[in-house]
Amino acid sequence: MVLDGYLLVIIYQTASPLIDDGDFEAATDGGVALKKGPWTSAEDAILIDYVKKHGEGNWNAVQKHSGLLRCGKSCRLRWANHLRPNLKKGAFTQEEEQLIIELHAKMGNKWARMAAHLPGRTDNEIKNYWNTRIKRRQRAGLPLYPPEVCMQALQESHSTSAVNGGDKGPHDILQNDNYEIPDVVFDNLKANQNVLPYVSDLPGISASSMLMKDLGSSQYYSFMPPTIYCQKHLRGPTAFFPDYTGAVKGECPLFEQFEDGTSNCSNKAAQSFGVSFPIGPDPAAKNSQSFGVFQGSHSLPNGNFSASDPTVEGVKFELPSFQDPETDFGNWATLSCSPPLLESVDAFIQSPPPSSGLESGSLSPLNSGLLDAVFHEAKTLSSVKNHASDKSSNSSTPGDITESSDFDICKTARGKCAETLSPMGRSASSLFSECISASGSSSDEPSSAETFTELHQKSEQADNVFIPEIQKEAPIQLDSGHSDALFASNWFKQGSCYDADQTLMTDAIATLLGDDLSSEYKNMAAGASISSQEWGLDSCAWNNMPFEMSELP
DNA sequence: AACCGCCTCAACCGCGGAGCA
DNA sequence: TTGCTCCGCGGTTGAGGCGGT
Repeated sequence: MVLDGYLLVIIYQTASPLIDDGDFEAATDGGVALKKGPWTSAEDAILIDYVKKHGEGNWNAVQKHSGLLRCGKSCRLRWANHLRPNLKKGAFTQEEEQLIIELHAKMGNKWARMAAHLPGRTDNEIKNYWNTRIKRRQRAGLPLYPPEVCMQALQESHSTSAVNGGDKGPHDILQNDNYEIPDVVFDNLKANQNVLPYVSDLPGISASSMLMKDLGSSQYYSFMPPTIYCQKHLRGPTAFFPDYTGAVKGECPLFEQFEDGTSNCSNKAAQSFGVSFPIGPDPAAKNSQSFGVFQGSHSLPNGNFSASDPTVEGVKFELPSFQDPETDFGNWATLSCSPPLLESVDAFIQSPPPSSGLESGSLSPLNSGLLDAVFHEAKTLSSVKNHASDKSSNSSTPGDITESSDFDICKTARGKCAETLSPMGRSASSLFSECISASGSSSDEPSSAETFTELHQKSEQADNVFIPEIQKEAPIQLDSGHSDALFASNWFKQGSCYDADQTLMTDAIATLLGDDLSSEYKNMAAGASISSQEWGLDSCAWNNMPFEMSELP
């Protein structure tokens, strides 16, 4: 029997499929030139034969024992993806697609684990499918996840927020050494559900972040670095933002967060759904409010900010760009305390800034996202420009837009770092500009005038998996083309403090815009009577601004 | 028919974890 | 503890196919 295998080797080697039609790697393995490129049927036969005889594993021995001029990795890959029995070929079924979506929402880019839930499918298949799907949907400006999922999650998030009433804010978390994670049960994972019933239960998947991704595929936010570290570092009372480069590893799937560095319990839970895993010992902390500010902060990688998310115009959004020295985000990472904007944006949406004892001057826009960053910078500029000392006193009053008690734990945590750092380590306006630029460069993006409903209709056409319930659930018109608008929209809608400090903000923005535009902006703001409600309901006045955001100084 | 752009798929690469000496 | 090897995973790339112009 052994002869068969070697006979094959002899035959194939003489017949040349192993050496003739392939590109040989310059590098050799033990002096043997290894072939690269597509596998031939002859090579397949050898590999199959070898595995039949010796079983899987020990792939590096394949080349030695069978004469197959392939490295062990290549053999393993070939076997796993093409040769092993029970592989299911062909297109994914609707059930499989749905399951992939759900699994991805839950796991992020954990293809291998997802594959474990899809018998006969390989991680590579799933990965390819997902990446293709993302590209397709993003190109079409469609949501990554079904709108129902996002809206339901958003609604549930809001209701949760309302119920909890902010009694237990982030400060509680700050003061608590034990970062509690609510029970998450995945028993009810059903392949054919149109929504993800567990979404609201997932601390790693925030409604708002999903919504953001949902809306216009949020090119705006895509450029932002993932925020997994936030949750990761929550475990330690002193390590909220210790080291980005170390913390960000490109893994933000919900469970990954729990897995990394935590209990075996969570680890097992992550690998086996249907397991309820109270991670923290304190049941009282198992309320979503405890996660309030974090709900979005680490959710993005869960598909919302998937590592597989396509890039926008050459900007690497996918994974922690911290590793990309060419991007400014890498610089962010090197700034010891530079927080990702995204989490803050999300936190903003989830938990509009109520009030706190934080001085506006010390408040770092690092924490609160683009708009906040702009406001911060604008305020600074405005303050300098006008020498208005009373601004600071105003800003220290409760309700000030720039103040926050429980809306952003990160702010508190980062306080000391923020003091010495320029907000975000770069100009907020430049961020804005960049952001808009990136988004605007996408010709495939829906126009800003496009409503979310329209988008959804597109979604229907492009992806029949999704059911158009959004119109009933989301009477609010959301500008999918401008996630910043969405951001602002939600922010205001959720009772932010715009009204409380409208003048200040107007001045701030006007300052940011410069003399040429400030008057125009002010007129617009005044003339249009931009109340918080209107801003919220009308997709925010960003869209109505008589200038391109990229024109911001 | 030629070109172009997009999509799909297979395969490679780099990294990191596990196991072991 | 360190270094090595093996293995698996996730990201990326490139070839080929397909459809539109």
